[in-house]
Amino acid sequence: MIDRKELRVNAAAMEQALSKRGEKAVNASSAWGVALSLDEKQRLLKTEAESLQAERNRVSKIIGQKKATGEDASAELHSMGDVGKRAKVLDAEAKEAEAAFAMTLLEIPNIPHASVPEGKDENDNEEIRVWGNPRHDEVPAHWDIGESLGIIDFDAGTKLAGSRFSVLRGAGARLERALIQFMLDKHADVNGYDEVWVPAIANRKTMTGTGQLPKFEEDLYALTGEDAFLIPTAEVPVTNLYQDMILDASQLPIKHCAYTACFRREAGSAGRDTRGIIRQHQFDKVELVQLVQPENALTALDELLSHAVSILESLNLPYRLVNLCAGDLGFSAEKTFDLEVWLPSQNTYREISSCSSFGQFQGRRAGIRVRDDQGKPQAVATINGSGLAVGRTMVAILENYWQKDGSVKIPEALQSYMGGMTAITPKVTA
RNA sequence: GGAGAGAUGGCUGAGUGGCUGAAAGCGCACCCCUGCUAAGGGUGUAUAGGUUUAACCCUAUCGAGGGUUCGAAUCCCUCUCUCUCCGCCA
Repeated sequence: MIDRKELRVNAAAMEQALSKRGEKAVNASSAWGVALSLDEKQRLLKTEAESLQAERNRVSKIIGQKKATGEDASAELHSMGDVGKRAKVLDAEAKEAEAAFAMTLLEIPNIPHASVPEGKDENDNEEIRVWGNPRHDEVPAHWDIGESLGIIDFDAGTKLAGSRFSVLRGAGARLERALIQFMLDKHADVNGYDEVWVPAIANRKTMTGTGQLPKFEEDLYALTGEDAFLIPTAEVPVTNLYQDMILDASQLPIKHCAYTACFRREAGSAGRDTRGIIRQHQFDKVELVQLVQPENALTALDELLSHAVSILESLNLPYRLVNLCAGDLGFSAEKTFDLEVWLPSQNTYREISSCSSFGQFQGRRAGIRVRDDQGKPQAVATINGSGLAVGRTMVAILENYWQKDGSVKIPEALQSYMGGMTAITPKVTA
């Protein structure tokens, strides 16, 4: 959520910065476009309502005093007439206007940071570096590797739940678990994160705190009979751990890592990545979350990014680092780096981690604050990123570690997590 | 699932219609006192919004939402959550 005071005091500069996301972010029908007038209206009504309330309170106080001393208060009582009623009506109007304004505010995307490159879509993203030695020989797609090794069962997933679900078997299931464990250990023991385990269901308020709601409800799985949803990322519960709290400066930075399953309806991606496990309705992810002082946001983003990178490098997976342009930036992010892993079967890099700074955007929405030097509360900055998406990491391992004999080597760093296994080989059918 | 009790500031905890944004204690901050320490004394200590150069001031908030009333932390209704007992259960 953008700062409502900024909106009023600095509208022109804000609009300029916001327009980096594209004209549609600031045109007349955009949330931004209507916010200014709604704010004006809201404040006007509020001022009016408050002055009537003040009058009501003043006279009521006198009545109370007179009654206490046994004086006659009928003049005051009479003069009040329907003031109380009118005050309530005005207050209701003011509240309605405030709610409309607040709702609009919630639909305005974050303002891109000045360091975010200009651009319309993913084609304008800025490649920062590439790492590793991508292989360019013929490699089967991970779904073929997975099926021939008998470790990914797509039919079973479809039967049980529908399209975009799968079942992992044997070494595949073990590899999923090994990856989770490996990533968590690294982040908790080496990178300095406090591990947390959180619910996979979040209520509406929590979903609003991190920005999934109100705008993206159709991307979420909603529970029947409850105002709650399956989480699309651990970012939601982990960040909201501090919802409506005023933190002491000495508590920062707060760094958490968490493993959760993630659930996404993929409403807007029909037809994309329909084969394989790149885009599933349910997937595992180890997430990194930091809460920091606003002035430290970008430094923290660099640090968190290096932690995600450390997983890729210790698995020796070739990747490239991309700085997202303004047009490709997510709703809540002020700046995002994507890590893309090399997939030889597709001869391209595919996103495996997205590391973002949200500035104070989520802090304002979720009511997470920290006291500044003067002791005044201000919204914290939040940073998060995947470290990493587990399913996609498995895809990358299957393809990058695939051997001509059809087997897949286990990366050295994972072998101890796989009970000493050094390769997954096709099952010998009797 | 059944029965009952409860939700007040950073914490504990008073408060059943009026001067209570809220007693008291604890904690915290600053000051005083005191060879040091300990003990003691004093002052201050919620959040958001509006107005303002600032102070003052005004409004809202005692789990959430609605209602009664000139006036609600206090009365009524609905919801959420917590606790206790019983039942069930991985």
